[in-house]
Amino acid sequence: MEMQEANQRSEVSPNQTIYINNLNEKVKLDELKKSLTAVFSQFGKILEVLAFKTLKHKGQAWVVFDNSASASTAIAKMNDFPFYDKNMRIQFAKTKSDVVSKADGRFVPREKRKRHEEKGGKKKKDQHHDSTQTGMAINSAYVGLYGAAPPLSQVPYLGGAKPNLPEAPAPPNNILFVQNLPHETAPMMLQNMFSQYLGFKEVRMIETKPGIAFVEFADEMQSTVAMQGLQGYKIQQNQMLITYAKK
DNA sequence: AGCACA
Repeated sequence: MEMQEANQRSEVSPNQTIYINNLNEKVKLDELKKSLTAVFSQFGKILEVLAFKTLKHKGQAWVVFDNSASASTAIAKMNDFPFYDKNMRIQFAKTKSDVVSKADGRFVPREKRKRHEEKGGKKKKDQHHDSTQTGMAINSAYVGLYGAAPPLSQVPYLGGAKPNLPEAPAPPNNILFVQNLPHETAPMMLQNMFSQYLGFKEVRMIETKPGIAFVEFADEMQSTVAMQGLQGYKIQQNQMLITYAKK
């Protein structure tokens, strides 16, 4: 048969880690990881988020889920999604993540399979560029993220006029925060979309802040279902970005 | 553009 070369061109076999590139390189690592966690935790439990600032790895990140179905859904829903003014490109990662191998019991220390990082001479590189403790199996990724770093204090993030992201993940909430709406979006339109989900209570918009809305549900299970159903939904040119509102 | 495990 000759149908076996179809899916091995630039494709990688499905697995529980997604590889993201075309990320905005101006965003600081710590914030980037938090925002990725905020956006991707709706697809399932996240074991780890990795990003590096070296030349070879800027603008890229790995998000490790605890199962590959979550990773598939994340790719389907979020590939090409606008994030810090650039569209994320998402694929399955090429190789298995260490956290996963460790859980498997198949982890082989890095020095064994590859030795890089040992060029002669001692270069003094910063050996702890804020990799927030996203290490262990966090039941909710934001716990580790929040626990580590003090709540910001640094400038927003881009000089731009249209923030389209929270600076940190919010825990599940019955109230949703909707961003990236066309400025002329009417509350009624959102109500029509969200009221098809069980538990819908109301839509709130603020005239002085166009482009965003708060949508309240009776409980967070119900708000989560609506979020998953409508995430990335396109209104005219804009893809809605839905996260949990901050408490 | 660039697939790692700080």
